[in-house]
Amino acid sequence: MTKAFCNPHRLEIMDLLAQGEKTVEVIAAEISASVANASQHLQVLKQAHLVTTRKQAHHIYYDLANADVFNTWYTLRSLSIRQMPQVKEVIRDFRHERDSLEAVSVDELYQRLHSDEVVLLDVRPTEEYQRGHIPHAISIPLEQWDSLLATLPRHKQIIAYCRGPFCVYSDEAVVQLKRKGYHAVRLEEGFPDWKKRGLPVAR
Amino acid sequence: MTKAFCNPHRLEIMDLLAQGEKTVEVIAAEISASVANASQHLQVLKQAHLVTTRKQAHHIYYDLANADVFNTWYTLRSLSIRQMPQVKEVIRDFRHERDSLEAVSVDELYQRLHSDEVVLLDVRPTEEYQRGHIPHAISIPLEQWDSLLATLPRHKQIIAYCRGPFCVYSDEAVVQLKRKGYHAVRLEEGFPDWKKRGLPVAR
DNA sequence: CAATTGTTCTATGAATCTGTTGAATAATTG
DNA sequence: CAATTATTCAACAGATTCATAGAACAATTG
Repeated sequence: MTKAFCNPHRLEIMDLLAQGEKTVEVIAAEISASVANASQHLQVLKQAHLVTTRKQAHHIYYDLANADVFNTWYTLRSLSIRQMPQVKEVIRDFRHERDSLEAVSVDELYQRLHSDEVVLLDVRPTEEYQRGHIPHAISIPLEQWDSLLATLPRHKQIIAYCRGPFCVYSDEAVVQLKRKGYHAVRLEEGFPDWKKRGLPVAR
Repeated sequence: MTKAFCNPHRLEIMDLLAQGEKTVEVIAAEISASVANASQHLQVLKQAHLVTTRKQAHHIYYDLANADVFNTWYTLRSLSIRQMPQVKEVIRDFRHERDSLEAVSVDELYQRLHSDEVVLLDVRPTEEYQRGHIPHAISIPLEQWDSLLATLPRHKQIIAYCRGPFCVYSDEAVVQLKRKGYHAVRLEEGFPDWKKRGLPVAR
């Protein structure tokens, strides 16, 4: 079973499926691999009982098998962040390069969630937002940034979140917002982390 | 980091180190590998920051890096037992083959620990017993079975425990005890599992 | 029922991982 | 300071894993 966890693409797939079920085609596109290749990796995960499939019309939806699998993957990811200096460095260097060093933790966000001084942005694809999001978050998917970013209130702090610590959507959002003069920061973790803590989820 | 978890020998090493630090030589013997081979695997684990080393006189002691690593390894092992039908089957078949189907859980043991009707045996090597054991347990290491098993009270139930669900020491103890007419069962899990639950540990 | 679409399979060569062997390296002990 | 001991290194061959390309398959839709 550990062998199934042993490949970068497969880890990326699990990270992705933590947002909800997806088809082979979508997964392949997200991890920048061919459909055949993505399919092969999914077969490995399936044989390790880490993912399940659901057929609907023309598509096969893959999803994490259950909450146990999610928690194990999460534990593994947390350990790598805490234990491996390299991982921390990569994240830090990437952020630094983009002038978006500041990051708010889930705890901080939870405290400020009901404050009127904060606007919370969900910058994941619409579909993932609809499947569940942090309460009061506004959905601003990638494709609509240009039109929607301008509509945000100037005087409030903006917090952007996305899939998790390894996802760059919110980093990119923060960079763009800062360029336009907003006071923006990213949420250090992502939606799955929020959900895992048992914090309220809106739909 | 997940690659370090990816090899049967290395998993066995982590299972072993969960009992406490050990030298390369001892580890090699326990996993039935050459010293050079064991050393190589330990290097992999070390580079993944999963184990640490301590030098003392002629020996180098390897140990799990910290409680986080232990917990992650434990989570991974638990998932495999719950998720993979093969793992459960192997355990069940092995026990069945040896007429030692019965097994007591940590919870059951905890409740019965103070009862006068139960004798608790730690069948791990003496050294591991000394490093920490379940309260009231008697140390009966492999080498001393022949002489010590006969000294046990006939009318009490005997519970044997060892390193964990994949360790066969307690299975063998149960078989031998049953042969001699005792009412013996094994603890389903092992000492690390007991410790992880935060239950009291004696020294 | 034929066409289309989405997914899986098969074969291939390149890359990586493993265990073995024997030598090299430390560091302690006599 | 030489001998011994414990551990690591280096080089090799065999096994496994990987991505690619193209064919095969299954199931829905027109």
